[in-house]
Amino acid sequence: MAHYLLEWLHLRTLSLRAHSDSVLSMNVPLTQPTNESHQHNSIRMNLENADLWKSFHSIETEMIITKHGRRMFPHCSVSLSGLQPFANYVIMVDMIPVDGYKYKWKKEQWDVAGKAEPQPPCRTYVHPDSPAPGSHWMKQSLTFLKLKLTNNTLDQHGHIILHSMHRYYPRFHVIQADSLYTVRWGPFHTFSFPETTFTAVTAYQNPKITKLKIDHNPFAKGFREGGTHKRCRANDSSSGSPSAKRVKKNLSETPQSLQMMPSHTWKVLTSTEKPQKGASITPWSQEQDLSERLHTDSIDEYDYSCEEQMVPASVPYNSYRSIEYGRYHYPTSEVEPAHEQPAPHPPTSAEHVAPQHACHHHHPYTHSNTADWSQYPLFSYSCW
DNA sequence: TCCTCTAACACTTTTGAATCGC
DNA sequence: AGCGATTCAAAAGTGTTAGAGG
Repeated sequence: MAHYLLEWLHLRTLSLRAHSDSVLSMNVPLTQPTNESHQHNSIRMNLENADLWKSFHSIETEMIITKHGRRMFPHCSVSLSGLQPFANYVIMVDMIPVDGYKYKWKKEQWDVAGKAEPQPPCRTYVHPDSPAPGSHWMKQSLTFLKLKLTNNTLDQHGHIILHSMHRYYPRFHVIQADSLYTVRWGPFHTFSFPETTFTAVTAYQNPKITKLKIDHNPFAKGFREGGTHKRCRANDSSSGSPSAKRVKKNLSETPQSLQMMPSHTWKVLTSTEKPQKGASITPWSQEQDLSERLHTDSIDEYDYSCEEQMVPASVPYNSYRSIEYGRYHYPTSEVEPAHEQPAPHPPTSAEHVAPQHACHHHHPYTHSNTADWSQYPLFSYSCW
Protein backbone atom coordinates (compact mmCIF):
# COMPACT_ATOMS: atom_id res chain seq x y z
CA MET A 1 0.00 0.00 0.00
CA ALA A 2 2.67 2.46 1.05
CA HIS A 3 4.76 1.46 -1.89
CA TYR A 4 1.87 2.01 -4.22
CA LEU A 5 1.24 5.41 -2.73
CA LEU A 6 4.83 6.41 -3.10
CA GLU A 7 4.86 5.37 -6.67
CA TRP A 8 1.78 7.33 -7.37
CA LEU A 9 3.04 10.44 -5.67
CA HIS A 10 6.28 10.16 -7.46
CA LEU A 11 4.65 9.59 -10.78
CA ARG A 12 2.31 12.49 -10.54
CA THR A 13 5.18 14.86 -10.16
CA LEU A 14 7.61 13.58 -12.69
CA SER A 15 6.35 15.15 -15.82
CA LEU A 16 6.14 18.63 -14.52
CA ARG A 17 9.57 18.41 -13.15
CA ALA A 18 10.87 17.19 -16.42
CA HIS A 19 9.06 20.02 -18.04
CA SER A 20 10.68 22.49 -15.74
CA ASP A 21 14.02 21.01 -16.61
CA SER A 22 13.40 21.68 -20.22
CA VAL A 23 12.28 25.19 -19.42
CA LEU A 24 15.45 25.72 -17.56
CA SER A 25 17.63 24.48 -20.31
CA MET A 26 15.83 26.60 -22.84
CA ASN A 27 16.00 29.63 -20.61
CA VAL A 28 12.46 30.57 -21.45
CA PRO A 29 11.58 34.03 -20.20
CA LEU A 30 9.21 34.45 -17.33
CA THR A 31 5.63 34.33 -18.42
CA GLN A 32 3.30 37.03 -17.30
CA PRO A 33 0.86 36.07 -14.65
CA THR A 34 -2.79 36.58 -15.25
CA ASN A 35 -4.78 39.35 -13.74
CA GLU A 36 -7.39 37.76 -11.55
CA SER A 37 -6.54 37.29 -7.94
CA HIS A 38 -8.50 36.49 -4.86
CA GLN A 39 -7.81 34.84 -1.61
CA HIS A 40 -9.31 31.41 -1.46
CA ASN A 41 -7.66 29.86 1.47
CA SER A 42 -6.06 31.31 4.54
CA ILE A 43 -3.39 28.76 5.30
CA ARG A 44 -0.23 30.60 6.14
CA MET A 45 3.27 29.47 6.95
CA ASN A 46 5.98 31.53 8.56
CA LEU A 47 9.62 30.77 8.83
CA GLU A 48 10.37 30.83 12.53
CA ASN A 49 14.07 31.52 12.62
CA ALA A 50 14.01 33.84 9.64
CA ASP A 51 16.57 36.22 11.08
CA LEU A 52 19.09 33.46 11.46
CA TRP A 53 18.38 32.23 7.96
CA LYS A 54 18.77 35.74 6.66
CA SER A 55 22.11 36.05 8.38
CA PHE A 56 23.32 32.95 6.63
CA HIS A 57 21.64 33.81 3.38
CA SER A 58 23.38 37.15 3.21
CA ILE A 59 26.71 35.35 3.01
CA GLU A 60 25.34 32.41 1.04
CA THR A 61 24.30 29.53 3.23
CA GLU A 62 26.22 26.28 3.11
CA MET A 63 24.91 23.00 4.47
CA ILE A 64 27.22 20.13 5.26
CA ILE A 65 26.21 16.83 3.79
CA THR A 66 27.88 13.61 4.89
CA LYS A 67 27.73 9.97 4.05
CA HIS A 68 25.80 9.15 7.22
CA GLY A 69 23.62 12.24 7.13
CA ARG A 70 24.02 15.65 8.69
CA ARG A 71 21.38 17.82 10.26
CA MET A 72 20.70 21.20 8.81
CA PHE A 73 21.78 24.33 10.57
CA PRO A 74 19.92 26.56 10.67
CA HIS A 75 17.21 23.95 10.83
CA CYS A 76 13.82 24.32 9.24
CA SER A 77 11.32 25.64 11.72
CA VAL A 78 7.97 27.02 10.67
CA SER A 79 4.66 28.01 12.15
CA LEU A 80 1.29 27.43 10.58
CA SER A 81 -2.01 29.20 10.78
CA GLY A 82 -5.33 29.00 9.01
CA LEU A 83 -5.64 25.24 9.26
CA GLN A 84 -8.91 23.61 10.17
CA PRO A 85 -8.46 22.70 13.85
CA PHE A 86 -10.05 19.28 13.64
CA ALA A 87 -8.87 18.23 10.22
CA ASN A 88 -5.74 16.12 10.01
CA TYR A 89 -2.72 17.27 8.10
CA VAL A 90 0.53 15.77 6.97
CA ILE A 91 3.52 18.10 6.80
CA MET A 92 6.45 17.25 4.59
CA VAL A 93 9.66 18.76 3.29
CA ASP A 94 11.67 18.06 0.20
CA MET A 95 14.67 19.74 -1.35
CA ILE A 96 14.48 21.41 -4.72
CA PRO A 97 17.45 22.27 -6.91
CA VAL A 98 17.72 26.00 -7.32
CA ASP A 99 19.13 25.79 -10.80
CA GLY A 100 20.86 23.52 -13.24
CA TYR A 101 24.39 24.34 -12.23
CA LYS A 102 27.18 23.01 -10.14
CA TYR A 103 29.26 25.48 -8.16
CA LYS A 104 32.77 25.81 -6.86
CA TRP A 105 34.28 28.06 -4.23
CA LYS A 106 36.85 30.21 -5.87
CA LYS A 107 38.61 33.20 -4.43
CA GLU A 108 36.15 33.98 -1.70
CA GLN A 109 33.05 33.51 -3.80
CA TRP A 110 30.90 30.92 -5.47
CA ASP A 111 31.35 30.44 -9.18
CA VAL A 112 29.45 28.29 -11.60
CA ALA A 113 31.49 25.16 -12.24
CA GLY A 114 29.41 23.61 -14.95
CA LYS A 115 26.20 21.80 -15.50
CA ALA A 116 24.51 20.10 -12.57
CA GLU A 117 24.95 16.41 -11.98
CA PRO A 118 21.95 14.20 -12.68
CA GLN A 119 19.60 14.56 -9.77
CA PRO A 120 19.92 11.95 -7.05
CA PRO A 121 16.90 9.93 -5.89
CA CYS A 122 14.35 12.38 -4.59
CA ARG A 123 13.20 11.97 -1.04
CA THR A 124 10.70 13.64 1.19
CA TYR A 125 10.96 14.05 4.92
CA VAL A 126 7.65 13.66 6.70
CA HIS A 127 7.32 15.52 9.97
CA PRO A 128 7.24 12.85 12.70
CA ASP A 129 4.01 14.24 14.18
CA SER A 130 2.17 13.60 10.93
CA PRO A 131 -0.68 13.14 10.65
CA ALA A 132 -2.01 15.51 13.30
CA PRO A 133 -4.98 17.85 13.57
CA GLY A 134 -4.68 21.44 12.53
CA SER A 135 -4.94 22.54 16.14
CA HIS A 136 -1.80 20.56 16.89
CA TRP A 137 0.17 22.13 14.06
CA MET A 138 -0.99 25.62 14.97
CA LYS A 139 -0.36 25.19 18.68
CA GLN A 140 3.34 25.72 18.34
CA SER A 141 5.98 26.00 15.69
CA LEU A 142 7.12 22.80 14.10
CA THR A 143 10.74 22.00 13.53
CA PHE A 144 12.41 19.60 11.19
CA LEU A 145 15.38 19.21 13.48
CA LYS A 146 15.97 15.58 12.66
CA LEU A 147 15.94 16.04 8.94
CA LYS A 148 19.32 14.91 7.64
CA LEU A 149 21.12 15.56 4.42
CA THR A 150 23.40 13.05 2.78
CA ASN A 151 25.41 12.70 -0.37
CA ASN A 152 25.14 8.94 -0.24
CA THR A 153 22.89 7.93 -3.11
CA LEU A 154 22.65 4.44 -1.61
CA ASP A 155 21.50 5.77 1.74
CA GLN A 156 19.18 3.34 3.53
CA HIS A 157 18.09 5.65 6.33
CA GLY A 158 15.70 7.82 4.37
CA HIS A 159 17.88 10.91 4.57
CA ILE A 160 17.44 13.49 1.86
CA ILE A 161 20.02 12.92 -0.83
CA LEU A 162 21.75 15.94 -2.34
CA HIS A 163 24.72 16.60 -4.55
CA SER A 164 27.64 18.44 -3.10
CA MET A 165 28.35 21.85 -4.61
CA HIS A 166 24.79 22.18 -5.83
CA ARG A 167 22.18 24.64 -4.63
CA TYR A 168 18.85 23.70 -3.12
CA TYR A 169 16.02 25.11 -1.13
CA PRO A 170 13.56 23.31 1.14
CA ARG A 171 9.96 23.10 0.05
CA PHE A 172 7.26 22.54 2.65
CA HIS A 173 4.03 20.73 1.93
CA VAL A 174 0.86 20.91 4.00
CA ILE A 175 -1.54 18.18 3.00
CA GLN A 176 -4.92 17.62 4.47
CA ALA A 177 -5.02 13.89 5.06
CA ASP A 178 -6.07 11.54 7.83
CA SER A 179 -3.07 9.32 7.36
CA LEU A 180 0.04 8.98 5.30
CA TYR A 181 -1.90 6.58 3.15
CA THR A 182 -4.56 9.07 2.23
CA VAL A 183 -2.22 11.86 1.31
CA ARG A 184 -3.17 11.33 -2.28
CA TRP A 185 -6.65 12.71 -1.75
CA GLY A 186 -5.75 15.81 0.11
CA PRO A 187 -5.29 19.29 -1.27
CA PHE A 188 -1.73 20.48 -1.18
CA HIS A 189 -0.31 23.72 0.01
CA THR A 190 3.31 24.20 -0.82
CA PHE A 191 5.55 26.83 0.71
CA SER A 192 9.12 27.86 0.25
CA PHE A 193 11.27 30.65 1.56
CA PRO A 194 13.89 32.45 -0.48
CA GLU A 195 16.26 32.85 2.43
CA THR A 196 16.51 29.10 2.98
CA THR A 197 18.44 28.53 -0.21
CA PHE A 198 21.74 26.83 0.46
CA THR A 199 24.70 25.23 -1.21
CA ALA A 200 25.31 21.61 -0.23
CA VAL A 201 28.96 21.00 0.66
CA THR A 202 31.00 18.22 2.19
CA ALA A 203 33.25 20.72 3.91
CA TYR A 204 32.65 24.37 4.57
CA GLN A 205 34.06 26.63 1.93
CA ASN A 206 33.25 30.08 3.21
CA PRO A 207 34.90 30.76 6.57
CA LYS A 208 32.21 33.30 7.35
CA ILE A 209 29.68 30.48 7.34
CA THR A 210 31.84 28.50 9.72
CA LYS A 211 32.06 31.40 12.09
CA LEU A 212 28.34 31.96 12.01
CA LYS A 213 27.58 28.30 12.62
CA ILE A 214 29.97 28.09 15.53
CA ASP A 215 28.38 31.18 17.01
CA HIS A 216 24.85 29.87 16.78
CA ASN A 217 24.97 26.10 16.88
CA PRO A 218 25.25 24.76 20.45
CA PHE A 219 26.83 21.54 19.26
CA ALA A 220 29.73 23.50 17.90
CA LYS A 221 30.35 25.09 21.25
CA GLY A 222 33.54 23.15 21.77
CA PHE A 223 35.05 24.84 18.79
CA ARG A 224 33.81 28.21 19.81
CA GLU A 225 35.70 27.97 23.08
CA GLY A 226 38.91 27.67 21.16
CA GLY A 227 41.87 25.52 22.00
CA THR A 228 39.77 22.56 23.06
CA HIS A 229 40.24 20.71 19.86
CA LYS A 230 43.13 18.31 19.93
CA ARG A 231 44.56 19.50 16.68
CA CYS A 232 44.10 23.06 17.74
CA ARG A 233 46.00 22.42 20.92
CA ALA A 234 48.72 20.64 19.07
CA ASN A 235 49.21 23.18 16.35
CA ASP A 236 47.86 26.27 17.80
CA SER A 237 49.31 27.10 21.14
CA SER A 238 50.06 30.42 19.55
CA SER A 239 46.86 30.61 17.50
CA GLY A 240 48.83 29.77 14.45
CA SER A 241 46.75 26.95 12.97
CA PRO A 242 44.87 27.59 9.78
CA SER A 243 41.55 27.12 11.53
CA ALA A 244 42.45 29.43 14.32
CA LYS A 245 43.63 32.00 11.86
CA ARG A 246 40.46 31.62 9.94
CA VAL A 247 38.24 32.03 12.95
CA LYS A 248 40.27 34.91 14.22
CA LYS A 249 40.07 36.60 10.89
CA ASN A 250 36.35 36.11 10.74
CA LEU A 251 35.82 37.61 14.11
CA SER A 252 36.80 40.90 12.66
CA GLU A 253 35.11 40.67 9.33
CA THR A 254 31.86 38.85 9.86
CA PRO A 255 29.54 41.39 11.46
CA GLN A 256 29.60 43.83 8.62
CA SER A 257 28.82 41.16 6.14
CA LEU A 258 25.64 40.18 7.88
CA GLN A 259 23.32 42.58 6.24
CA MET A 260 19.66 41.82 6.15
CA MET A 261 17.91 41.05 2.96
CA PRO A 262 15.04 43.17 1.74
CA SER A 263 11.69 42.27 3.18
CA HIS A 264 8.96 40.67 1.18
CA THR A 265 5.89 38.63 1.63
CA TRP A 266 4.59 36.16 -0.83
CA LYS A 267 0.90 35.87 -0.73
CA VAL A 268 -0.84 32.55 -0.57
CA LEU A 269 -2.81 31.71 -3.65
CA THR A 270 -5.11 28.81 -4.01
CA SER A 271 -6.38 26.69 -6.78
CA THR A 272 -8.86 29.19 -8.08
CA GLU A 273 -6.75 32.27 -7.67
CA LYS A 274 -4.98 34.06 -10.43
CA PRO A 275 -1.86 36.03 -9.75
CA GLN A 276 -1.85 39.71 -10.35
CA LYS A 277 -0.38 40.91 -13.53
CA GLY A 278 3.14 42.07 -13.20
CA ALA A 279 3.49 40.77 -9.71
CA SER A 280 6.97 41.31 -8.48
CA ILE A 281 9.38 38.50 -8.15
CA THR A 282 11.91 40.47 -6.25
CA PRO A 283 12.10 38.28 -3.18
CA TRP A 284 14.64 36.10 -4.87
CA SER A 285 18.05 37.42 -5.30
CA GLN A 286 19.41 37.64 -8.76
CA GLU A 287 21.11 34.32 -8.59
CA GLN A 288 17.85 32.72 -7.63
CA ASP A 289 15.89 34.15 -10.46
CA LEU A 290 16.54 31.25 -12.68
CA SER A 291 14.98 28.75 -10.42
CA GLU A 292 12.20 31.11 -9.63
CA ARG A 293 11.53 31.43 -13.27
CA LEU A 294 11.62 27.73 -13.48
CA HIS A 295 8.91 27.50 -10.91
CA THR A 296 6.64 30.17 -12.20
CA ASP A 297 7.08 29.20 -15.78
CA SER A 298 6.09 25.68 -15.46
CA ILE A 299 3.28 26.40 -13.12
CA ASP A 300 1.98 29.25 -15.17
CA GLU A 301 2.22 27.42 -18.36
CA TYR A 302 0.33 24.51 -16.99
CA ASP A 303 -2.21 26.56 -15.18
CA TYR A 304 -3.92 23.66 -13.56
CA SER A 305 -5.07 24.08 -10.08
CA CYS A 306 -1.77 25.29 -8.86
CA GLU A 307 -0.54 28.78 -9.16
CA GLU A 308 1.70 30.95 -7.15
CA GLN A 309 2.23 34.60 -6.68
CA MET A 310 4.90 36.62 -5.07
CA VAL A 311 3.70 39.91 -3.75
CA PRO A 312 6.01 42.37 -2.05
CA ALA A 313 4.53 43.47 1.21
CA SER A 314 5.44 45.55 4.15
CA VAL A 315 5.66 42.67 6.54
CA PRO A 316 9.32 42.43 7.47
CA TYR A 317 10.65 39.30 5.93
CA ASN A 318 7.60 37.29 6.55
CA SER A 319 8.25 35.68 3.26
CA TYR A 320 6.61 32.62 2.01
CA ARG A 321 5.34 31.28 -1.18
CA SER A 322 2.49 28.91 -1.53
CA ILE A 323 0.91 26.73 -4.06
CA GLU A 324 -2.25 24.87 -3.45
CA TYR A 325 -2.70 21.90 -5.61
CA GLY A 326 -6.23 20.88 -6.23
CA ARG A 327 -7.60 17.59 -5.20
CA TYR A 328 -6.21 14.93 -7.36
CA HIS A 329 -8.55 13.63 -9.96
CA TYR A 330 -9.22 10.07 -9.24
CA PRO A 331 -12.27 8.32 -10.40
CA THR A 332 -13.29 7.76 -6.83
CA SER A 333 -12.68 11.30 -5.80
CA GLU A 334 -15.05 14.13 -6.17
CA VAL A 335 -16.41 15.36 -9.43
CA GLU A 336 -14.05 17.44 -11.39
CA PRO A 337 -15.05 20.85 -12.56
CA ALA A 338 -15.20 20.95 -16.29
CA HIS A 339 -13.39 24.23 -16.46
CA GLU A 340 -10.18 22.84 -15.15
CA GLN A 341 -7.67 22.99 -17.88
CA PRO A 342 -5.98 20.01 -19.32
CA ALA A 343 -2.28 20.16 -19.84
CA PRO A 344 -1.65 22.70 -22.57
CA HIS A 345 1.65 21.11 -23.43
CA PRO A 346 1.46 17.73 -21.90
CA PRO A 347 4.95 16.42 -21.50
CA THR A 348 4.64 12.88 -22.64
CA SER A 349 5.32 10.65 -19.77
CA ALA A 350 7.68 8.40 -21.59
CA GLU A 351 10.03 11.13 -22.62
CA HIS A 352 9.93 12.93 -19.33
CA VAL A 353 10.35 10.26 -16.76
CA ALA A 354 13.80 10.98 -15.58
CA PRO A 355 15.98 7.91 -15.83
CA GLN A 356 17.76 8.59 -12.59
CA HIS A 357 14.60 7.94 -10.65
CA ALA A 358 14.52 4.37 -9.66
CA CYS A 359 10.81 4.24 -8.98
CA HIS A 360 8.57 2.00 -10.95
CA HIS A 361 5.22 3.30 -11.94
CA HIS A 362 2.21 1.13 -12.14
CA HIS A 363 -0.29 3.82 -11.70
CA PRO A 364 -3.38 3.19 -13.72
CA TYR A 365 -3.95 6.79 -14.66
CA THR A 366 -2.45 8.78 -17.41
CA HIS A 367 0.76 10.63 -16.98
CA SER A 368 -0.72 13.80 -18.21
CA ASN A 369 -3.02 13.70 -15.24
CA THR A 370 -0.30 12.89 -12.86
CA ALA A 371 1.81 15.66 -14.18
CA ASP A 372 -0.45 18.30 -12.80
CA TRP A 373 0.93 18.44 -9.34
CA SER A 374 4.43 19.43 -8.95
CA GLN A 375 7.65 20.01 -10.70
CA TYR A 376 9.59 17.75 -8.48
CA PRO A 377 8.88 14.40 -6.96
CA LEU A 378 7.15 14.87 -3.72
CA PHE A 379 7.90 11.57 -2.12
CA SER A 380 10.93 9.49 -2.08
CA TYR A 381 10.85 5.91 -3.06
CA SER A 382 11.77 5.02 0.46
CA CYS A 383 10.98 7.87 2.72
CA TRP A 384 8.89 5.84 5.11
C1' DT B 1 48.44 20.44 -8.97
C1' DC B 2 43.96 21.23 -7.74
C1' DC B 3 39.65 20.06 -6.00
C1' DT B 4 36.49 17.24 -3.42
C1' DC B 5 35.47 13.86 -0.06
C1' DT B 6 36.15 10.94 4.10
C1' DA B 7 37.16 9.64 8.70
C1' DA B 8 38.94 10.45 13.17
C1' DC B 9 39.07 13.54 16.65
C1' DA B 10 37.61 16.15 21.29
C1' DC B 11 34.12 18.24 22.95
C1' DT B 12 29.03 19.63 23.99
C1' DT B 13 24.25 18.71 23.94
C1' DT B 14 20.47 15.68 23.89
C1' DT B 15 18.10 11.62 25.12
C1' DG B 16 16.16 8.30 27.87
C1' DA B 17 16.39 4.99 31.54
C1' DA B 18 16.77 4.66 36.46
C1' DT B 19 15.95 6.46 40.82
C1' DC B 20 13.80 9.14 44.32
C1' DG B 21 10.25 11.65 46.84
C1' DC B 22 5.65 13.04 47.35
C1' DA C 1 0.28 2.76 42.28
C1' DG C 2 0.94 6.96 39.89
C1' DC C 3 3.16 11.04 38.86
C1' DG C 4 6.75 14.52 38.46
C1' DA C 5 11.54 15.87 39.32
C1' DT C 6 16.27 14.72 39.28
C1' DT C 7 20.45 12.27 38.03
C1' DC C 8 23.60 10.25 35.02
C1' DA C 9 25.51 7.48 31.35
C1' DA C 10 25.16 6.71 26.54
C1' DA C 11 24.21 8.37 22.14
C1' DA C 12 24.12 11.90 18.91
C1' DG C 13 25.90 15.90 16.85
C1' DT C 14 29.44 19.55 15.98
C1' DG C 15 33.56 21.78 12.98
C1' DT C 16 38.40 20.81 11.93
C1' DT C 17 41.82 18.89 9.24
C1' DA C 18 45.11 15.37 7.36
C1' DG C 19 45.13 12.41 3.93
C1' DA C 20 43.10 9.81 0.12
C1' DG C 21 41.37 9.78 -4.38
C1' DG C 22 39.99 11.50 -8.86
